[in-house]
Amino acid sequence: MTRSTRQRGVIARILETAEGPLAVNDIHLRASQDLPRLGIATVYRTLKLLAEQQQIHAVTLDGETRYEAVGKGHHHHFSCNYCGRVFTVYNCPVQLPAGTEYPGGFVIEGHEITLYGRCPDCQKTQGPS
Amino acid sequence: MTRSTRQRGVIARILETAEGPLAVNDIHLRASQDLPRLGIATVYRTLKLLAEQQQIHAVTLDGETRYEAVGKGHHHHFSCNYCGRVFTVYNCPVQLPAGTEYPGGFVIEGHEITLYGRCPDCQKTQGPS
DNA sequence: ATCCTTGCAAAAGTTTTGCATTCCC
DNA sequence: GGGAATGCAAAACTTTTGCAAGGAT
Repeated sequence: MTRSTRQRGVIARILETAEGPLAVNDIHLRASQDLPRLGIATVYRTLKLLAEQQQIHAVTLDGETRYEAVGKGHHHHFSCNYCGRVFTVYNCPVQLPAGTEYPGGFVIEGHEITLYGRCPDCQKTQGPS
Repeated sequence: MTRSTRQRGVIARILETAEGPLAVNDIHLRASQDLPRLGIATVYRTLKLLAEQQQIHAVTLDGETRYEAVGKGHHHHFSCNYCGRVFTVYNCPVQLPAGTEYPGGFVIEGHEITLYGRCPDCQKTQGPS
């Protein structure tokens, strides 16, 4: 830690406690409650810095860049088709160790999965689509 | 088909014959070989139109929006960590029928998988990283 | 006092829109 | 000739950068 790290801490904590990756606007909105004068440029700069430090990383989902804290272990994302929120889920439905060779000669080093569907909240509040 | 559909046809064919989803710049570049005066606005307009007609759809991958033809059946994407190209692959490593309930109460309606690794070309041309 | 960080505003990049012209029928 | 599609340029947005002001030591 170099020095004054107020916004860095606020933003890092927001991402650590979020239910899933957050969009920049959302981060700005949430952080503004603690830091009312916070500018969007600082949000971008802080996110870039945290990403370089490997504390967070970007995921692109449904055309939007979102950020999440690292250190959550292997996980995937669930995007609710009804409310648009994205959640982190820990069950992994595949067995694809690095080195696995896929038909066609593609050698696998990693994978990302996004699940789509209805989140628990939207099951309570809405009937079937 | 309403009428003059030159660029529409060119762009649709590019996407149908591509090895995977293409970025807008790439589509513009490829289409320009047939249509030298083609403007980027027309590319965006055409992509939007084709997407509304359900002939193509957008996928976001590694922070970039790409487009692919529909009608390729269930498939996933392989993104090469070495050359950056994205390929369509047809093996699906999961069994997740719609209605499956994930731990936490997430009801699944669909899924998207992106595999990362080394593509066949990059295995020929480069040694291990 | 000095160095680093911030907010603001301008700039750069990407996607969309307005409009006059061109293209087809 | 008339309606639709196109290219260009401007407008909207999103993200980055420059810079003067503010904060911390």
